[in-house]
Amino acid sequence: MLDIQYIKQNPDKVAERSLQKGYKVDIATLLKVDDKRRQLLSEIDGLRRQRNSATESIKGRRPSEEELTQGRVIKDQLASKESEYRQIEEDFIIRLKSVPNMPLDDVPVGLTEDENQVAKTVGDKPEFAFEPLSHHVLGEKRDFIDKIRAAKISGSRFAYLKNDLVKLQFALISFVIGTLTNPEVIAKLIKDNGLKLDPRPFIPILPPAMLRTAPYQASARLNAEEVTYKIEQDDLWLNASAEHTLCTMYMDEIIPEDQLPLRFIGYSTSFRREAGTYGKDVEGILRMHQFDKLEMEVLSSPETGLDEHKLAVAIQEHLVNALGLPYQLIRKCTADIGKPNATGIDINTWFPSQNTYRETHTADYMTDYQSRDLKIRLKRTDANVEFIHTNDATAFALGRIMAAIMENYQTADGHVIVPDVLRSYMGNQEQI
RNA sequence: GGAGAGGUGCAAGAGUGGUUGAAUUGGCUUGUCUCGAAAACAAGUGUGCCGUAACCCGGUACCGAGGGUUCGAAUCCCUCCCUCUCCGCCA
Repeated sequence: MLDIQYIKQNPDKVAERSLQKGYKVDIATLLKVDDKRRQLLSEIDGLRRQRNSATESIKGRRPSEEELTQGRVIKDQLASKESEYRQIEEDFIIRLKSVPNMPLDDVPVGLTEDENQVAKTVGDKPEFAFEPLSHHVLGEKRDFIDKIRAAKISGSRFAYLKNDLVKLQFALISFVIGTLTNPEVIAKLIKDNGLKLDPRPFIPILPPAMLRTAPYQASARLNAEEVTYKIEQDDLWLNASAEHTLCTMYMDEIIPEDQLPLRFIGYSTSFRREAGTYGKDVEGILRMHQFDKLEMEVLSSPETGLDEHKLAVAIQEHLVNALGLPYQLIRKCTADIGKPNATGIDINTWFPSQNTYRETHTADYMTDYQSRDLKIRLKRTDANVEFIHTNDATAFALGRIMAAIMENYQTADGHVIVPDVLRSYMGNQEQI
C-alpha cells in the first residue's frame, strides 16, 4: 500500500496518477475516513490513559465501590469506541489498499497495453528454407509434449514434458543458477550498465510452493479469483510464482542495512487457474495451469531500488542473448505495469510460427509499496528504520522459453539445435 | 494421526492478577581510563500508532496470533499457529 502521509500531502497527484493506471480512487473520502480514524484513536488513547492512571492509583489495595463503578464506565466507553474504531479502520485499510502504487515519472502514460513502447529490438530473426513448425506441432511430432494423456489425467492446460525436452529444462536451470551465482557476471553487468550497486551474487533458493492466506495477501499480489489455486482444507494457496514465497520470506523483519541487497534466484513450479483465458493459447505450453519458473527477487535499500531494477533487466537481456533468441524490450505503460508496480519492463521473444514477439519475461519494481504491507524494513547504521524496496523479475519461465528455443532453433528434419551455452549442461549434445 | 512439554526483548532467562515495557546475565553502543587494546566503572540499547510536517517530548499499544473474563492481564479462559520429545506413518 501507499504511505497515507504521502496521499495526504499529494491528494490530487495521487488521484491523477491512479487514473493513469486505470484506477479511479476516491481520495477525498479516504482522507475523511482517515481523519475520523485518527480522531477516534486519540479518544481511545485518552480513555486508556484514564484507565491506566486509575489502575496505578489502586495498586495493591482493594478498590472502592466508587472506583469500581468508575472503572466500569471507562470500560464501557472504551468498548464502544473500540468497536467503532475497528469498523472505521477496516474501511480505511480497504480504501488505502485500493490506491495503486504511483508510476515513476518516466513510465509512458497509456490506458491500454497497446500503448506499451518498444524500447529496442535485438537479434536477427531466423530464416527458414521451410515452413517453421509451431512448438506444439514439433513437440508432438518429436514426443516432447503429451497434452492428450495429461488432459485425461489432470485436465486441459496440463502436459507431460518428455525426453530431451526434459534434459533441456534441467540445462536451462543449471545455466541460470550458474550465471546468477557467479559474482563476476553480476559485477560485469553492473559495470557495463553504469549502475552503482554492490556486486554480490544471487542466493539460489528452492522455496515452498504453498503459502498461507495472510502472507499471500500481504504480498499485494494475491488475485484469488483469476490466478490462484487454494487448498481449502488447509488454508494454503499454491504459489503462482516463486516470487510469492520469496518476497514474503522476510515479512515482519528488520534487516540491517549492510545485509542489503538480498538477491534471490528462486526456482519453483507455478500454478495458475488461468480463469478467463478460455480459447487463448490452447495449443502447446505457452499458457499452462502448471509450469516451472526461475524468478529473481531483490530486497534493497530505497536509493538502490531503481538500479536493482535496471540490473534485473540487464540480467534478463543477458540470459536471452546467451540463448541467441531475438527479442524486444517493452516499456510497459501506466495501464499495464500493474497495481503494486512503479515501473515495469517486459521482454517479448520471437516466435516464428506466430510471426510475432510473445511475452516471456517481466521485471517489476514495487518501490516500498509491497514492503509496507509486508512490514519489511531496513535499519540504517544511524538506527533509522525505513521500508525496503522490492524488485521481482523473471529469469526464465521454462515452458515459454523452451517453446521459443524449439521454434527458433528447429531444423528441416524436425530437430532442435541446442544453444551453445546449454550444451555443456547436456553432455555436449548439439541437437535434440 | 496419538500422547506430552513449551513459545517473554539482540541472546539466554525470571516473572502466575496491580509502580512489569518487562528482573538478572550476556551481547552491542557511547563515555571515563589507556600510546592503543583488554579489564574495570558509568550511561544507553525494541517496534508501531497518535499529538505533529520533523526532532525532542508526551500519550498509547505490542510478552507466538486472534478473541474473552476483570476496575486492572505477560499472568486466568477459549480458538488458532509454531517449536520440541515420545509413539505411529512416510519420500
